[in-house]
Amino acid sequence: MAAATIKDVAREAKVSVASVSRALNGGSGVTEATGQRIRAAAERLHYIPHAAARMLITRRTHTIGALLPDLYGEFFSELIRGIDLAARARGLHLLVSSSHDGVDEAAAAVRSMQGRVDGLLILSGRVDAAFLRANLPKELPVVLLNSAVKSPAYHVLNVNNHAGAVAMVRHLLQAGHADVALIAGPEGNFDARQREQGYREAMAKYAPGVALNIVAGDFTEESGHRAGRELLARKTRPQAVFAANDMMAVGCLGAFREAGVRVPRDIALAGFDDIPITRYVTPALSTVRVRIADFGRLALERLADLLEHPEQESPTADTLGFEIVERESCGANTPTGTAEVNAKSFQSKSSQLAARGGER
Amino acid sequence: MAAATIKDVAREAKVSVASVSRALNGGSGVTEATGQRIRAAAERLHYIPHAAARMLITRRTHTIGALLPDLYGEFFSELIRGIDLAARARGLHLLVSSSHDGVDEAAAAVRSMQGRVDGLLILSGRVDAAFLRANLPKELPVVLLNSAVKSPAYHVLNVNNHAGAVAMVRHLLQAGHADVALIAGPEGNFDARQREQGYREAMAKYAPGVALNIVAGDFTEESGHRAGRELLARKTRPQAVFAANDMMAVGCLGAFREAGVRVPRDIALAGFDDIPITRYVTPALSTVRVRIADFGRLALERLADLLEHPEQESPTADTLGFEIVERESCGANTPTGTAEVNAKSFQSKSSQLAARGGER
DNA sequence: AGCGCCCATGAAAACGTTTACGTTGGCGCC
DNA sequence: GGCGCCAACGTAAACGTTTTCATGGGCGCT
Repeated sequence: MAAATIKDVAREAKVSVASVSRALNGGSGVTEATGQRIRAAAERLHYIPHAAARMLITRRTHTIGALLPDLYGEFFSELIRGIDLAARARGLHLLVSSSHDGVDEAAAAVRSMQGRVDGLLILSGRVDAAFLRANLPKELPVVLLNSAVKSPAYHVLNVNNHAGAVAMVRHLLQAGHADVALIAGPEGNFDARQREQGYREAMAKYAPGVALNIVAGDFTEESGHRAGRELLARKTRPQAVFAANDMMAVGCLGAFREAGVRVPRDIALAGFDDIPITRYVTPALSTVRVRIADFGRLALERLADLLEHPEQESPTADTLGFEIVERESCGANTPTGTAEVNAKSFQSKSSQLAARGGER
Repeated sequence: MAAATIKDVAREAKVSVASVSRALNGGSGVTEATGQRIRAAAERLHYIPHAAARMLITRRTHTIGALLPDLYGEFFSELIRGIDLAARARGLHLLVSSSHDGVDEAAAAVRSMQGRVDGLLILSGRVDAAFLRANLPKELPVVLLNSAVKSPAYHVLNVNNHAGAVAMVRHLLQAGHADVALIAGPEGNFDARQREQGYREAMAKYAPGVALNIVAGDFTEESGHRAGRELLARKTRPQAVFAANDMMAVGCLGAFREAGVRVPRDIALAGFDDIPITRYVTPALSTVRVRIADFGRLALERLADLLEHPEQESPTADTLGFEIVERESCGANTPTGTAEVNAKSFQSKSSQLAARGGER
């Protein structure tokens, strides 16, 4: 028994296929009586419209594609979760394609999604404006996530790396740690660069006299470990260390422990991202929290808006809010009794939107 | 400029659409010369075949759907990663739909995927054989992940919960902990039930005289914490605790620490899953490792095989191998100097297959 | 040299929808 | 009572492919 088609329903309900289509979609143009007869027939035959046929004529797939780098861990899953939730809410399907680091891989992925999606969500440190122009039909709505692309032709949604870094560095300084060192992220990485920039500016502004102290890292735990040892080996040991992401902070923490350096008593430490592990290491890690699921949700919602109002809105570059999460490692004010966390929230315009949207 | 169609290419190359189709797909039935001319024309026009039209006539979408529960964290992302990697290798697209706990939600998701996918990967504690029969056309290839469904009509791929639990309990017993308590998982959960069963059998077999000691949990950290306190309150304190998953073990560890009970000196502790956090808590947690990405990859590969050889293979129920990961918390043989981990590997048939497949 | 066969190619049908356009019939209005 | 209009419904075209079938021509074989 092959799947029932619209013709079968039409025959069953003794009407034409056109009426079936009308009854099942718009609802207008058919009598209430025949409408019911048609719906009943469709139900009886377990009729499900053939998606491909509909796509072909409609030119809409009701699917959005998510193009992601080869991403591990919590960030990835939270992002997808946010996107998926929002997509479901809007009746959109989600076609994912992760696991590609290279530009050519990404290009192949983009091309193979051509025609299967109504719009694209792209998160990739590698793609730039030229890549997009070369590989995307310009009618295809696109939202770039955490992208360095500044072109007014594309919509961009970023984590507020810069402000987060500034806030954390300021927080460390205000907690009484006179000089703050940075464990930087990988060379070409967009997030890493912005966070470093934030560090530099915060130091310049809030600790004008103090020399910068930057050691290289690449966002891996191991590089954080190396960086920690390197910092201890320097002639003047910093009073606080700001790692450009949590995994490096964790690695650094390990190096400190091995060296017998106590955190936060001897040296303060903070990270960025608020991955779950930060809560479980000892001491618990202070960090900059980004609500990743909201990030995904917002991105999808912007894209969905684009689909509905094709060229109405002009491209926007928006950033997501963040919170400073104070745990033990930064040695600011460890609330002795409570295990509860202090979180200072920095809302940007879009994250207020996030909060509103999150109520449902 | 609308996207180029096969007709445009035909005109450009001065051949019929049929020849274009042949040249671009099979390659046979067309002269080398005309083939080149056609490919050149296609290149020039940036021709990309319209996916929907092709689906319509071919009845193949080259897409597989992944139906997942509302899943957080590492497990989810690793699973998707494995699936996605394997899908890319096979030239398949991946349509994901997570975030549904309820049966009706799942039913809606299944129905809306109808016709958009060639096959389905389903991971859900909730769906049973009846659900599948009711909501799936029986021609649609399906692979069930971690499912209790025993029906010979469906292919099933499971984590080896039972053997993993048996091995860990035996390991704890052999390490000299005479009685092992279990922190069980949620009531209806399939994995939880199998792990508990493994605990029971291992105790019966390797510690025949010892009374069982089971305390309830629900896979959350908080429930593990409660369970830990409950265990300490009992008249006879067990020598080792096996938590049915890592998050509960982490919670339990917290409870022990708060009570001043030292792990592993006063009491040994082990979990299940090998989530990343296990490495970062102190003491590091011994656990049962499951290679989740492999799990996803295997599932997809089985499904892909099903697509290619529709009814050739009869439904199989297979299980994935696991490893006992010995860290500090189980107090077996903490290798003093090395931070390296001892891992005993238990390969099942399918995970050997995994190893082979992983070489590429 | 003639016959037949095979291979390259083209014409057209088919896939299952949506939708523009015709065709009815009923009803109000003059 | 006839005319026109509108709502309900049907017919058919269109979407962009793949694939079957027909047609032609070139070439090998006797």
